[in-house]
Amino acid sequence: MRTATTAGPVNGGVAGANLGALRSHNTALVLGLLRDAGAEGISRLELAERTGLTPQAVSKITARLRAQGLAAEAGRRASTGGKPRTVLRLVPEAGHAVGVHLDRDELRVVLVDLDGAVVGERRGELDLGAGAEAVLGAVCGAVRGVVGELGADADAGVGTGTGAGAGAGAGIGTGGTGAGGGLAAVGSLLGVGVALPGPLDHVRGVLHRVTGFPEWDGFPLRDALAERLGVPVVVDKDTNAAALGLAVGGEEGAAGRSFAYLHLGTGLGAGLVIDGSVHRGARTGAGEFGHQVIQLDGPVCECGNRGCVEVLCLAAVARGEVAEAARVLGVAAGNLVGLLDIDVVLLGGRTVAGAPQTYVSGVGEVLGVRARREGTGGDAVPVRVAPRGERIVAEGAAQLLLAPLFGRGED
Amino acid sequence: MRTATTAGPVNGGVAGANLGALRSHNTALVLGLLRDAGAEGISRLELAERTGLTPQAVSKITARLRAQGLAAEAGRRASTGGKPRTVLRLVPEAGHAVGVHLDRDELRVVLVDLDGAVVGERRGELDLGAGAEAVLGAVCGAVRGVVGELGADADAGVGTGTGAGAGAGAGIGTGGTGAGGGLAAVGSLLGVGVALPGPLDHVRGVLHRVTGFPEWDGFPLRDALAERLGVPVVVDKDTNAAALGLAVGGEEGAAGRSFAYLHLGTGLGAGLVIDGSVHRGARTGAGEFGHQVIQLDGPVCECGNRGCVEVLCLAAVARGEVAEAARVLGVAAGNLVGLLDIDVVLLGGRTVAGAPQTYVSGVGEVLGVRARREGTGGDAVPVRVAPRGERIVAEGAAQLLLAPLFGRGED
DNA sequence: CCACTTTGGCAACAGTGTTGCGGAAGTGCA
DNA sequence: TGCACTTCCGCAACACTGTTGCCAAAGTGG
Repeated sequence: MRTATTAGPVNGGVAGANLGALRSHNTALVLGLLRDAGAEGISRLELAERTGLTPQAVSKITARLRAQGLAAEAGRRASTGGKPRTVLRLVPEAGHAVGVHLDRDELRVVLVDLDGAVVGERRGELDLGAGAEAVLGAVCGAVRGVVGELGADADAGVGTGTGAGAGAGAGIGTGGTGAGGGLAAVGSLLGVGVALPGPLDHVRGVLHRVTGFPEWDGFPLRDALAERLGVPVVVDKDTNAAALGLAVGGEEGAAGRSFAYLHLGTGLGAGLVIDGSVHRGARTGAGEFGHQVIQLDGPVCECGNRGCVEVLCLAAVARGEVAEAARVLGVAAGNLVGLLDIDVVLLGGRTVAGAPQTYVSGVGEVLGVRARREGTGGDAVPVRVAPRGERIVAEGAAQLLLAPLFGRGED
Repeated sequence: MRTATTAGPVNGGVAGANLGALRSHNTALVLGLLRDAGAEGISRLELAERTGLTPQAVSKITARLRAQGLAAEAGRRASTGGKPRTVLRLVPEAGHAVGVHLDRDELRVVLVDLDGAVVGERRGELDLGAGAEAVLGAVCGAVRGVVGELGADADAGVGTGTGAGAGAGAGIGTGGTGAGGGLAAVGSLLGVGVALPGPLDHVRGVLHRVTGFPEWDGFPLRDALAERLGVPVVVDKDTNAAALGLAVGGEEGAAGRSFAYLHLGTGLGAGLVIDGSVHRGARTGAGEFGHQVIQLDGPVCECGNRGCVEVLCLAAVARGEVAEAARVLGVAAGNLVGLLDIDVVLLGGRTVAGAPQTYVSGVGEVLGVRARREGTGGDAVPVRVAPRGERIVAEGAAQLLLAPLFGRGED
């Protein structure tokens, strides 16, 4: 929960909650349920049941949301013997966010609405080693491109007031440098989320290292982009962004409150969602799954250790032994499942995409053996291929801006 | 955050917050800071700074706490040029909880006050295989023993009102069975926490298995004890209880918001504290650290897998190779640290107690190598011996009842 | 057409944290 | 000794939350 009007606590302790925080919390909760309901919509009374709030409180909150243009009435349900329930739904066009997936050799930029639906996209090749100026230029260009598609149509965005407690910081650096000026003029644009590989500081938005590209060490990516674009920017690891995207858009939704997203591509990493929130750790270092040691004194990994999953798994892939790669991945996934008692394992990445069924059944087999030995009550943890394929990272990056509005995915 | 007056949400979703929940939250927060301040105390203004609440709000909250007998004024600070700050402190005698550590061959029962200080203790040998009746009888006898020491002195306990929102459920089954009747008459007794090894359901208080004692499968321990004793009972795994106890009483305190407690005794398990709360997972299965596989196709473990840390580590101990055991433990700890990005690793258990320095340096060495390869900003995760030795599990069990009052350690 | 059920808004209410202000209790200086 | 100043902290009025009691609206079913 966030304090709205008052400054937060000094010492990183748990924050006290005032009335502003209370409203923010409940508003975000309702907004989240509206989003989860999708086009089908949800009635006020159902919102009351789900939140535990009284129907009257929900009425007040939704009235505020309708006045702000974030929600609208959308038909009514069948009657059950009395006045039929009025269905409410989110107004997707009331807000937008940009998601940027910055990969080693590729750039993908998506524009999503409040619903999380992709309404614009740009793709292109990119050389992360071409220098900061070139990369930033390419990113800014692509972002301006997708946002431009919104056009004057977007000015019907979020109405008066300060949105739903997310802090109205859209005016940052309107007089920024670079060609094209700020994007703050587009009222419904909440900001830009950037996802990229390698360790970084999510809170400060500073890169630590990008494996293979030492020139990025310590680069303050968030501030650099925020200044050029004139809108808020959030930076995160690609696996965390993907996990966030899956946590939000999940058909798993209510079922899988805790899951791990395992990404097997040129490397092996994980994004963890625990109790509905992305777990990053104090230094944004969580999810280092690939360098988990599962073979003492095994083959040397580039990280310096021996017997990391990544080196074992990728070596098996290189030898063409996909089933063995899946088994190795399954053992590491089993360790993770046992440690955290998560609900679902989702697999993604280019390598998995090459033989999805093999990986799903291979990992599932290992987890199944694990569950059987636990005995009563221990159904096997399900393994699935992560939906929405390659675009999930960019979509999740956009959710870095949207999630705070809906009260999930972030603390 | 808990809803106080209203019933919670239906579908296990995130709860909406009403004014009662707001008060509960802030009261618990203040109470927690009072406890952390200990005998030294803390002033109202400092409470305001730490919580982010206004001084006036803190005044109101502390006035309520003083009226309830939970807090009291305790001298004043040195002046800094004006009226000196009045120091407040917790009144430890206002509440008590019992912690029970039920081990395979031993029983330990402690009585602690609100401060967490042990004010009474019973120890004795116990055979977990002697049957439910005998074990429950021994536990109830020991609990009545330590609580009896409180005597009539305890009736000065929590004043009027319903405490701090923890739900006044102390009246359960006052007309219970068994000799001695209920303990509900002792006003300041919040309940009994029980910690024991083996998988169990923390929410329902039902045991799954206790390795080596199949007769306990599916036993509803919480309800059985609650009926006999007439006070609320909470059940948890021993490692989780220990972790909770360390999270609460920690000199680490503010520093270590996330840590792992690794327990090496007759088995190997872990308790995880993430962002200040014990992580149990949906099925109370989290922390299965011992059966993490770190050697593919290694020696067979009793769990059915091959190459579990537990079997490797304990085999090394049996061979007398303590340094090797520590290295193996360190590798597994490194996997954990990398996955969760935790702040501290604490070691405990009888085996560790036999050669603490060897384990601390052995595990620390592995983690140090890990940190060095991460490069900039990556100080090694510190490794320490868990303080308070063998009694930490029983103390932590008592904290299962106290923690909800203070707004930490539980969700 | 009427009785009944169900929804959902209006008004009054209880209780939160917040703001404005003033008394209390010290220090520091003339 | 007296006075100005600083700081702490509580009282009273306030703004805002969610809650309760009540009633109009909008359906169904006889």
